[in-house]
Amino acid sequence: MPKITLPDGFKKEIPENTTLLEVTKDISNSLAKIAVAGKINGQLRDLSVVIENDSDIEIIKKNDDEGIDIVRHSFAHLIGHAIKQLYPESKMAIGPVIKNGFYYDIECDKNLSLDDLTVIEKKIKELTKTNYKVIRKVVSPQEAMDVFLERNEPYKQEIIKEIPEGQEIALYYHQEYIDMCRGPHVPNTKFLKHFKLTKVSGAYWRGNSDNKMLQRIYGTAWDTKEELDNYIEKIEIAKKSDHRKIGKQQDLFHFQEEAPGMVFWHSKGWTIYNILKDYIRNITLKNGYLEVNTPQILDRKLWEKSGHWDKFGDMIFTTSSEKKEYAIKPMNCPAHVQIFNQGLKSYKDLPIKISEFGLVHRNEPSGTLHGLMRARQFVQDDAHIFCSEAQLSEEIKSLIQMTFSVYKHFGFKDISIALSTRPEKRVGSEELWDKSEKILKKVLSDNVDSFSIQEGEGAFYGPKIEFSLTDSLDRVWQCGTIQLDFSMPSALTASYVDETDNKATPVMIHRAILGSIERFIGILIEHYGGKLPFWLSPQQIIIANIADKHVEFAVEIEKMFKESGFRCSLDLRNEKIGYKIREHIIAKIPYVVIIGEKEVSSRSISVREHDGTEHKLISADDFISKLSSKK
RNA sequence: GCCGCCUUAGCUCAUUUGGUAGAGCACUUGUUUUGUAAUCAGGAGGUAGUCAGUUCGAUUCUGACAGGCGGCUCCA
Repeated sequence: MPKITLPDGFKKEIPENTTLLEVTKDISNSLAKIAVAGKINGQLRDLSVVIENDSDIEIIKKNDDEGIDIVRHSFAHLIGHAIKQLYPESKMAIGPVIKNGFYYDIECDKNLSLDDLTVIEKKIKELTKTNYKVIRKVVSPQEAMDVFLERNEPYKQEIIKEIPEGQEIALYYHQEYIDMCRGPHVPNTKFLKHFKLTKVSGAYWRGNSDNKMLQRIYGTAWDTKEELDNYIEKIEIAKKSDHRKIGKQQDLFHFQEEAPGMVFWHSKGWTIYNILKDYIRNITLKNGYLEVNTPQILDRKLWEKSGHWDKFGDMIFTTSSEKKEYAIKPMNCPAHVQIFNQGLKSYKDLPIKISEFGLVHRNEPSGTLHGLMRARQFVQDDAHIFCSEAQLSEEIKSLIQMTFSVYKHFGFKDISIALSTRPEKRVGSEELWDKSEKILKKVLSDNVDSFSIQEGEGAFYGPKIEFSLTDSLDRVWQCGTIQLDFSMPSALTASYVDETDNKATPVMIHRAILGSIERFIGILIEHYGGKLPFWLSPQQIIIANIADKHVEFAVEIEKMFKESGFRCSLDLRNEKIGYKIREHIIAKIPYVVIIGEKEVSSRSISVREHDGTEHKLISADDFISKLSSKK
C-alpha cells in the first residue's frame, strides 16, 4: 500500500490502484469540485493517474497559477474539438499554453477570419456546456501512430516519430476528438468557462520559415468572468498607450509610404530626441568616451573584410559611384576601428572608448517594421571599447552599472537581462568562447539579480549581454547590449604595442545603452502612457490668458520662463479657460499657467498641474526655482 | 520575406442586394471677453491608397501593386 504525504505533512496509506482524484475526494468533496490536476512528487499529473509508490501529493485547484494554465491548455484542445467539427479536413499541429492564454496551430483550407473565430468560440461554448469527461489513455507509440494515421493527422505523426523511446505517450479523448499531449488536462469540460479567442495569424510549422505556414488561433482564459473582463479591458487600455497612436496625437513624428520604416520627426518629437541624446552624451563624456562621427557610406570591400557582407549582406542598402560599390552603413563598428587604427597605440592608451550617435540603415523585411520600435533607419547610442583581455571584466562591470543607472533614471523596473552564447556559425576557438562566456557569466552573476541564458543566440564573433524592455502590449524589445568581439579587430588589423614591446590585438566591446534612440523613445512613450516626465516633455508649460486684457502680462511671464530655459508657449486664443485647459490636458502638458485679473493685479501666477492640482496666485520666481530642480 | 486582415475629409469613424459619400472634432468666418476638461451660429473641406478589369454605371465586385495592422521568421 503506497503511503502519501500531503503538503501540510499529513501522511496516509492508500489502497493499490488509487487515483489522484480518489485521494482528492477523500480529502474533501469541495476540493474535488475545484481540482483540475495534482502533483506527485512535484510532478504535474492528471487526476486520473494511479498513485503507484510512496509519494508527496499536492492537489492543483482551478484557480491556482498552475491550475489556470491547465485550464488554458485544455481550451487549446477545445479549439481542436471545435475546428474538427466545423472544418473536418483540418490538420492539427501543436497547441501550447502561453502567458495569459493559449494557441493552436492548424492547417485549414479555409482562411480563418475574426468572424470565423466567433463561430469557433460559439462551438467551443456548446461543447464545454455538455460537461463531457476528458479521458486520458496511455498508449504505445505504435498505437498513437495508428490513431493519427487513421485520423489523417500528419503533424501529430511527425511529433510521435520524435518522441524519445520510453517516454509515456498519452492521448486525450474529447468525445470523438482525440489529441495527444503530455498533459495534464482538466478531467471535465465543466472547468472550461471564461475564455475568448483573440486573434488569428500565420505561424510556420516548427517555427521554421522553410516549412509550411499554418494558421494560429490565439485565445485567453481565466478562472472567473471578472478576471477575463479585466484582462480584455487591460488590453484595450494598453492599446491607447501605443506609441504610434500617441506619436500622431501629440504631433511627435509620422511615417509615410515613400520612406517605409524611416521616421519623419516633427518638432516636438525631435525635441525629445535631442534631450535624450544630450542626456546620454553627458554620461558618456563623463565616463571617458571620445565622441566621433564617421561616414554614412563606406566601400563594400570594408564590409567584406569585416565579415558583415557575407553574413548580413541582405540587410545592407547599397549605392554606387564611378564603378565603386558602397554600403550605406548598417553598423558603426568597422568605422570606429578605422579611427582606432590611425596612429600607433600603446597598451598604456587602453581602454580607448569611441562613441558615436551612429545613424544606421538596415533593410529590414517589410513585415517586421513596427513604428519606432523596428525601423529601417535609426540612430544607435553606439560605442566601441578597445581594451586588453585583462581589462574586460572591469569594463563590462562598469557598463552594466552604467546601463542600470540610465534605465533607473527613466523608472524602468521590468528589465530582462539575457546572456546569449555561442551560435552555430561562429569564428574563434572553443577556448576563446569558453573564456569569454565565462567572463560575461561571472560579471553578470556578480552584478545583476538574475539573468537568463539564450543558448546559441550570440553574435558570430562573440557572446553578448542583452537588456530588454517591454512595450504596452507586453512585447519585449532589446535595447541595451554589451558584446564581446575577438574577431573584428584582427579582421580589420587593429593592433597596439603591449608591455613586452610586441604587437597585440585589442579586444573590442560593442555596446549601446538605449540601443536605438528611436526604439527607446517608443518604449518611453508607452512606458509613460504619453505623459512624459517634466524634463523630457517637449512642451513643458503653456501660459493661458483669461481675456485679451491679460495678454501683456502673459507675454511677460512667458519671457521669464523662456529665459530660465523652459520649453514654454502662449495660448492667447479667444477661448474660455476651460476649453484651453481641456486641450492641454489631452496634450499631456505638465503645467498650464493661468493669467487673469487677479494675477495681473497681484503680479503673480496660477498654475494647474496635469493631474488637476491647482496653485493659486503664487510667485513666478518661486515656481521657476521649484521647477529648476526638475530639469 | 511569409500568412491573414485593413486603407473613405487634417483626425476618429459612418455610408449593405453597384446609381460618384455623411457625422463629430479640427480648420475658417462671425459671435462670445470668458476663472480650471468643450460659448453659439454659418462656411469651406473628399478622383473613397494606386493601377487595371467586369459593368450602361464601381467607394461597393475581381485582380495586381503599395503602405499599414496582428502574428510567424528574422533582428549585426
